[in-house]
Amino acid sequence: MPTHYRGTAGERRALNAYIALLRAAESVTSRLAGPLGREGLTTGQFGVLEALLHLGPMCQKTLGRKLLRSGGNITLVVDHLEHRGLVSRRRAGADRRFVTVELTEAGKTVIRQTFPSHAKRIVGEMKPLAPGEQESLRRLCRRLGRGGGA
Amino acid sequence: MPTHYRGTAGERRALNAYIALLRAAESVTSRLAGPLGREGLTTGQFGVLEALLHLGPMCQKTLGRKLLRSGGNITLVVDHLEHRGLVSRRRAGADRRFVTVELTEAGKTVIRQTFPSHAKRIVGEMKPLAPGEQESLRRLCRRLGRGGGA
DNA sequence: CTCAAATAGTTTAATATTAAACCATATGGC
DNA sequence: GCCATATGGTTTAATATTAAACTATTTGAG
Repeated sequence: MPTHYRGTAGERRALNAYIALLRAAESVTSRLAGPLGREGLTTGQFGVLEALLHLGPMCQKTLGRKLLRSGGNITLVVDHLEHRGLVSRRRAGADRRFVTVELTEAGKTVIRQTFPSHAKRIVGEMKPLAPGEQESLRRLCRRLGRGGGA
Repeated sequence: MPTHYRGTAGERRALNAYIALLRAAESVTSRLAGPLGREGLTTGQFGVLEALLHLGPMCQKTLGRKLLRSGGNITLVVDHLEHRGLVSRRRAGADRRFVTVELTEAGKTVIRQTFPSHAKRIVGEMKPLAPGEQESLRRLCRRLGRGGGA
């Protein structure tokens, strides 16, 4: 659904690129969320578990930064995961402000079971693009993610 | 934040492209949401108003399809907009199931005031990419948005 | 040493987001 | 004409998402 805005060519180009970016991200994520939900995880919960699996235990602040989520949201998502016994929290260092989050054994089991099939689905979602195109997409998106805003 | 998953090269490529896509979409949207919020609109509300401005009145089902949102969510967002007097709803056709949503005069005023500055911000966010690159991004994303899932 | 400023996390309030259940309306095979 | 099925919208329940306010802890200038 491209924009119907009648601005300059440059404006329309930027708007159309932005809209296409959003729609791609939203529709792919939406398609991936269904199977994930049937395994009992929301997209956000999966993101937390995956970060902890691959990057190791970390404080909530770091989690929020890596996942681009607010502090309040991390607290809530980690609350739920903790309730399910998938992660644990503790104030592990000398600085008592920091709460370190790490996977429990149950959490490791769940994410190790879930991740491979999720990865396969992502591969499938990227199939419309050839390898070089996937690379191009990645490079273009990384430049946007850094923050434009002239 | 690329994946630390040790799968095949193809898997890592797909995962990294997907992650970059998500991060770009989320970070740009997040940066745009701030100024929009200060004008009193959420991203979702803006989407509805903009669609109605450029595409004309339409039923909620159509709104949901164009904006990639669920029926329940459209009901809620439109509820709030209606409460603020920015849109109106009526069962306009012979089929009494359909609710047509359209901008009120107040709604037109708001979106006409808000849209140009928002468009400018989007242009700014796309600045890291040259015109041709914006085109490439749009083409790549459109192919993903259609639904892969091999 | 004191205390203003900074920082991590939590709470609060408002809105968003979905799937599923529910209700009203329309459709079309029998 | 009857009724099972389909469809648009609403409601329900659960979770997500944010900014701002709040609490506790840390830092570093004076």
